[in-house]
Amino acid sequence: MFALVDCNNFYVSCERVFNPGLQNRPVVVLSNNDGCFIARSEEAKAIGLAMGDPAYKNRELLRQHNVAVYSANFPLYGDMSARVMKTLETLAPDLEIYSIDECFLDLGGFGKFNLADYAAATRKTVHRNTGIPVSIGIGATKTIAKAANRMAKKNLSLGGVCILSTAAATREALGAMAVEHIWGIGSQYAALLHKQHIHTALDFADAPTHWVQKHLHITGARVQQELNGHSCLPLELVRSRKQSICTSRSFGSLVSSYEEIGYAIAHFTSTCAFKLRREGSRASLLTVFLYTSPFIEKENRYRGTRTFALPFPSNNTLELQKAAQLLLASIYRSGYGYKKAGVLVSGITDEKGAAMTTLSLFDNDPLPRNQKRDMKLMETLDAINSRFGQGTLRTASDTNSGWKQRQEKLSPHYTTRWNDIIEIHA
DNA sequence: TCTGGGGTCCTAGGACCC
DNA sequence: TCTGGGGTCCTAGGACCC
Repeated sequence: MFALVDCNNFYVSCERVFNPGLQNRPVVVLSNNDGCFIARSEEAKAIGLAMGDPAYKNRELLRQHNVAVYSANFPLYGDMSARVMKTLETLAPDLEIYSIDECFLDLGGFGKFNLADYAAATRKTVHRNTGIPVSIGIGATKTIAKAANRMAKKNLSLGGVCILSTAAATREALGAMAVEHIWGIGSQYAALLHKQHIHTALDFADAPTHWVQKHLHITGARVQQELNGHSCLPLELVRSRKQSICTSRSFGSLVSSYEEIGYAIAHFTSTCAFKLRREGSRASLLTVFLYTSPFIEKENRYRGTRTFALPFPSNNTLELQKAAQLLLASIYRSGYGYKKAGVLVSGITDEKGAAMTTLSLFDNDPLPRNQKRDMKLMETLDAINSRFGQGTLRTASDTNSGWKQRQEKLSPHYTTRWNDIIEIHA
């Protein structure tokens, strides 16, 4: 058996922990740039504020219902997530942190325990330790646990816990669930399935396997197997090395100048390099991209993207920034107002393995010596920024001057920034 | 009349997840 | 005026290798 523990309206719940006045009030959290709704309290959902909808289209509703609006505060949510996961680690032998607000638990050895008591105790402990309310779904596979979790959230009489312990109970639950709510079935597949008169999760579980395999491919076939109680998705106990790392932002207002975009690209590159070092990884491919808004007329749109293969895998900020500026120069077109840019690193290898890379026959640089020196430099950079804050020490090109984002309703960094805490008490 | 078999790498795009 | 950010896996086609 697997359990899925999912934090309720997670970002909203984080804001409520530090601001109890937000209880029983509609609350929303906005995406970066204060763009779209990415979390909504139950009260906000009831008003009709939809996930992913832009805030500016809902200005009147927000005002009418006196909705509390927050800019995304990811340092706060990340820290609260770590606290929830730390608590769960004390309650289950094996777990997989699936996302910032979800965690799968392996209940394989829980045969003699009463799962309902265990789940209720888990909810209580997480809430006591962190202030975050969670829902728990339990089933024979991860996909069934996901479905159970959805039921626990939708059906208030269940008290936040839903356990599908038998095949009969599972089939009954799946019969009441629309096919588009299955984990792994998105809007495109849902439309295809409805056309085939497959409307419920149970219809999908019972659909001909060869048809599913043909139209939804191997991933869809696995989902079907999982719904029928055959576990295909094991718990991933060790987090695997990321295969790509992306840093990108939309700009608060349009940016046209090459210089300004260069600053942004330098900043994104330095963030990517930092993330690589934090993971103990190096990248061999670097991609830079630059977009105009997708919401303007087609004739005025431009999307530039280009990839560079580095001579050696690298996580060095200076090396990556040099390559990124070359790429930017080749994709930048003057005369456009750019809305978004980003940097993506891929072709990722282990830092230690990469250090043993075959040397180039043509490169005059004595690589091993420079690499040692550069690694020391990056270590020092990270140590200073870790102590005094990210961005304290940076390259001159990384100035973050004109492309700032909008963040007008930001709550304090209650758990990660001393100055914010001092200000609250002042 | 008749024209193999087995690979890799790269790019692009489509689907999904949170 | 205003529309997020960061990932994964899979498929398919083209170019290339022997």
